[in-house]
Amino acid sequence: MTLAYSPDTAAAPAIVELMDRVGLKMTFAKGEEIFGQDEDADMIHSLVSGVVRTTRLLSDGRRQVGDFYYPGDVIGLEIGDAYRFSAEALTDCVIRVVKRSSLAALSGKDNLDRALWEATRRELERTQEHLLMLGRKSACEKVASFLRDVAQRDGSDEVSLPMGRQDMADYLGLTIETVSRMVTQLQGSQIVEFATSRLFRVTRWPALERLAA
Amino acid sequence: MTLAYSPDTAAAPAIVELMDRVGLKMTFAKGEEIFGQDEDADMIHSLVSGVVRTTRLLSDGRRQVGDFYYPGDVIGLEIGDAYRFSAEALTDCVIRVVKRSSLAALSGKDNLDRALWEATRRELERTQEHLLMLGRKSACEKVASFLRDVAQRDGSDEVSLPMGRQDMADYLGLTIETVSRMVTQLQGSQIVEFATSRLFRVTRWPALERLAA
DNA sequence: CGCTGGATTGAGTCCGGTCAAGCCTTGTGG
DNA sequence: CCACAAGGCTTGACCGGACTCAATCCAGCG
Repeated sequence: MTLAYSPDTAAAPAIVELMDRVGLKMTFAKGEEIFGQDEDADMIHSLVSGVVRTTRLLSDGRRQVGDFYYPGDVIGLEIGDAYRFSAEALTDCVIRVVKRSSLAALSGKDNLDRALWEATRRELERTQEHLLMLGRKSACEKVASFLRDVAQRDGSDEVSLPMGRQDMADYLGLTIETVSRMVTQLQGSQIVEFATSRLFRVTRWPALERLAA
Repeated sequence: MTLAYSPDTAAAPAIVELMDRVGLKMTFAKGEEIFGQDEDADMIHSLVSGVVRTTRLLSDGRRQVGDFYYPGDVIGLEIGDAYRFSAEALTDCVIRVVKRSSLAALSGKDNLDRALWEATRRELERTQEHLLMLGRKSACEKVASFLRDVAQRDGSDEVSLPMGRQDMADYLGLTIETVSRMVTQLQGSQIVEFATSRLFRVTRWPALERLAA
């Protein structure tokens, strides 16, 4: 899969650049775990290619998807001593990894500290947007916003959904059945058109924007 | 109102200390707006005393409360060019304020950059916790978690709720009526006991913890 | 081909929202 | 000190949107 570089969601270039230079290159196969919830958090990851999902589990099995990450995004900023989410590769991925301690050693250079702050701030903004959606939007609005966001990130005309319905549901705080029904409904209203369950195009942008509220 | 200092939620001391030194001291009366949504964001605020609420409005009037801030917390870190939330004083407040540009001038000194990063990271963690709750918890679990969190922050035996039911509802993604019903229900189960609608004590901590999940 | 796992669809239920009274606290003015 | 008004909170009856459970469909793949 080839994705457009998305400047408004990507982390500050300084970090990505640095990690390209000093980071260890790693690859993960589709479905593989990149790090696990509650593991010691000593790495920061920069996504070169592929799509990654972060998830958090409650004790009784309920699951919340934190976010989906695309090439250019930095993963692992939100972390204290232990990872609070686990991260899995939704597709085959290439990732640059550096130790936190190595970053600390570079502190002060290249405005790195400021860049890390900026990137974390942006992550925070994304999370706040997510929060607003979970708290105050209807099922239909949630699915509409989601499809809009994915379509915007993808950039291409034929938008591919790297995640399944269960992942969408756990991201939106819905069940898989409700997501499916809303998708069907949006298709019925001629707003989107699904070629397969993982591939669609937006047929009426203004209507989609309006529904996303 | 006197509140215990809460070290696990307070921002890195370095910032608070700095702001005590160079920040302009301001006071706000109960109900006053500290800054407004979409205003230019050029200030960072450190809360000395009182309680502050941040809110975000959707176009159709739906409201989401971002968070409640207590003494020792730093407000305004999440911000890009414009404030994405508005902040209001829930009680009379004393706040230290510094310009972002002044902070920038001090960049590099006192590990300030690192401290700002740390504080933002902590804010992100709080937001992620909030997210998990909105997405995957039932009304009863939401109210239970909320009362637990407030009680923990307050520290005292007689816990005071500086916010009204509407604020709780908008924080939890519920209606005022549902919040009220859940409170009544928790009281009926002998888990909490309300002296007035704004003052309660926890009678059975383990049960409250269990419900908060 | 048939198997397998994800996605869709349908029927029925329930949790939380809506609408509408009523209650209690607080504050104000006679 | 009481009467009254006003706003916030609670309670009740009802409704509807999202969940649950279950059947079916469909695409990918051996």
